[in-house]
Amino acid sequence: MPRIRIERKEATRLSILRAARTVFVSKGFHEATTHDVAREAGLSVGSIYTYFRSKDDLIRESILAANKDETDAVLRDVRSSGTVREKMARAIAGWYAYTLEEPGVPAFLAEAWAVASRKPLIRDLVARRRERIVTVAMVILQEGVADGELTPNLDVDAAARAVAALLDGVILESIESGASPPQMDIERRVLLLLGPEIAPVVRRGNDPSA
Amino acid sequence: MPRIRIERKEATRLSILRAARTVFVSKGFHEATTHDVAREAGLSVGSIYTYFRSKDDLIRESILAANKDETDAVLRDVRSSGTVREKMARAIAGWYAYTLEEPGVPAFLAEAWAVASRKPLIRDLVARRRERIVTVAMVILQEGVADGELTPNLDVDAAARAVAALLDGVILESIESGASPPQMDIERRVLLLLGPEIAPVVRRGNDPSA
DNA sequence: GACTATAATGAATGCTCGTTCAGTTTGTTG
DNA sequence: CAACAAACTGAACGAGCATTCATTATAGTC
Repeated sequence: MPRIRIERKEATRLSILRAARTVFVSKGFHEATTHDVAREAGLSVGSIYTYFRSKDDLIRESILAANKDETDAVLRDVRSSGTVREKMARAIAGWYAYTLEEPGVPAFLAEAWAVASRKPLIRDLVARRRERIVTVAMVILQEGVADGELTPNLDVDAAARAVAALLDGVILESIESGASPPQMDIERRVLLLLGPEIAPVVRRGNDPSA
Repeated sequence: MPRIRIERKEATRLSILRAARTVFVSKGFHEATTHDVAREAGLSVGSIYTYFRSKDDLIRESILAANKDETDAVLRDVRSSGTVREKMARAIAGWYAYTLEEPGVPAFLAEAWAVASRKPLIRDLVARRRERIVTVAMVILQEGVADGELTPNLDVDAAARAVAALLDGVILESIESGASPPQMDIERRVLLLLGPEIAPVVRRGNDPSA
């Protein structure tokens, strides 16, 4: 049981995963071939099957790895003090750095969502990803309520889910525009949810039929 | 130039598009075969090619048709009076009925987004879809500002894009959870953007390092 | 009721791709 | 260094697929 062997094996496995991600991003899961992945990794096709049971397995593991990277990025700087806005801005900064500045991540996520709608196994993976993001948002908002910064009757769950949905929507927007919106814009939009950028609705004279 | 021929041809074309949508939803663009579409439409494979140049062409046309359906649904009840909240609620109702109550629409959109990240032609289609939704939101918000219902220094563009992103995020959420969130929940979240559900941030004693 | 343009057919074609496995190379150990 | 196992190789296989096209069926016209 040589230790070096094990480390080597793990390294090769990671290099295949890295290669897979590159190829999946540029071609999509389906048009990317196992031969493509092997070439990108500097290996032969056969080797892939030493490390992964099948192409589907490779796809699943590659999504799993991406989720881990994103979660790490989001959580990096959250546990710290400050106002709700400051904490939220920091969380968004970490998320932004991984998701929108790292090239190819939006395309990769879009692929994952497409597959998720048909394959329960993949669906579970991306659902867990969302839950993690929602949890981060909930913690921040909950603290805001506890500190009296936010109104006590805030529906924390709804607000946290709104933040997560908004962020995912921004990912789609970046795909469509071909470029990431500036980080500031995203912060501003999320903060719309948290503050009086939009004034309270004031009923005026017009209360018509409907 | 027999008139009947033309009508018949159009009808067949539409039935192929309908069949394509059904198959694309259940299998995804790639795993769906032209034979599948033909069988679903009650035709032979060859016939598909009387109406569409290629499978890619069929995919493109099918996305185009779906976009039209969605836009029609969103615009149906918007042009009417009431408060900003009422108008927004009506627009969301139309959007919800088409997007989340119609089975398969989220899956179809997810497929489109995945392809959009790699194919400029498809990207243009889905980008136009977003622009239409943003425009509807902007019109509603703009009217709110003009009526004095919303604060004059509201960044209408940012807010409208936030609404659109939020809605798209909800589509992804519905894919992941395997069920649509209730329409009320979505309204509540969008309205978070429009009102004081969350109280203004109040600076309290703690103003630390940062 | 024949005639003709149009539409529909589906077997055949050529290609791509996931997966396998018999054989080769590489690295470790005694 | 010899012996062995782990890791790697890539040609070959077989299944599946988009697309074509020679042929057949059909609907509209005179």
